[in-house]
Amino acid sequence: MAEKVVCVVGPTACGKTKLGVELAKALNGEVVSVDSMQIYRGMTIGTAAPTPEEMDGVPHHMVAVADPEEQWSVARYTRAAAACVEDILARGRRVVLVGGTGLWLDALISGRTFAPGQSGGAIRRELEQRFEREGIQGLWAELEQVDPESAGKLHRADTKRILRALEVYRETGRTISAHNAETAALPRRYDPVKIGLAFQDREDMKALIDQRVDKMVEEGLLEEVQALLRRGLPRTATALQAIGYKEFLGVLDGTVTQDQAIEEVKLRSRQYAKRQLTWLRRDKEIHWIYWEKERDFDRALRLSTEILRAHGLC
RNA sequence: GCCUCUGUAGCUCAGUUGGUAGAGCAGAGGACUGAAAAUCCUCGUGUCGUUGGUUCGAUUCCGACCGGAGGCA
Repeated sequence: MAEKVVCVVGPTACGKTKLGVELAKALNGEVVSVDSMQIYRGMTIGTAAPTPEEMDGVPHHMVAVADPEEQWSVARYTRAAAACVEDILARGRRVVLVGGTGLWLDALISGRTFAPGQSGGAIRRELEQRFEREGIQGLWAELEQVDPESAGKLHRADTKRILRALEVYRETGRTISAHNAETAALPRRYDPVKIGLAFQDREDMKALIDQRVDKMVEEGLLEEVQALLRRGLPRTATALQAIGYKEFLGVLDGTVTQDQAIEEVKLRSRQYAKRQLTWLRRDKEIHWIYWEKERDFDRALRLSTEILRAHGLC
């Protein structure tokens, strides 16, 4: 029987961190972060990673556990995070999964495996080089030959996934679609109770995102980016794909003004939140709590407690 | 005051040799299985500034008026 875990999901700036901490306290649990950028050290401000005050005594895992030079992926995260979850459960405490990276959360809960290969790997690099030389035509044709199922699902412009599908075939001799079908059929690793936070009105979410970006700048986002570069972090690092960081690189280069960068960060954050919502909306297991205008955490905690009680927790 | 340019989608602009219009960005929706804060797909009716005139028909031509920019006094 899979163990129950609590999940707090939602788009950026919707209060996941705070509700997560409160639920962990109520359940005598610990938080495991599910965030693809908060795993890197030295990126607290721009990723809005929980501060010690925000953690409020609740142990947090998978936050600031990697050097920004490292390149993490779902597979790597899942392995490390599952170990944390197992450890917490073994100690008889509850697990609260908190975060906005949908794929990572799903992978962790389901326990699915990933076919070998990775970005930056030899085969992938070779495929990338071929793509740059010849374009997608030949690669697409090859995929259609080798894995018609994947080819049928992918759009020709989605080069990233086309290359990955080919990579898996070369690496393993099996198709990625076969691998995925197989791993998707596996029983789930955990039994999740999912709570989603979102704003009733998109405009309110936008306002809060804007406000939060301004606050990040006040708290020293620019200095944080500067510090990452000073330690010699290459600009191609995965960590620098984070919203806020990649835009502020331009400020340091002098190609954009700080005000322009700030507007860009707000825009990208909004678009990111929208993508998160798209991912989450198809998940019918989520119990949504909608903010009316302000974020009323007392009410959210009350509603969450009811949900957890209905599922036999607390 | 006079002259020139300009006023088209939320924004920046194309365009129609007269038959009521289209791109980029924004926005909305969707996908997503080892870069996921990434990557990719789909969606464009708007008094064509206002008002007269010419015309079968005007956003397109002509006039006036109202905004905006520049020039001359």
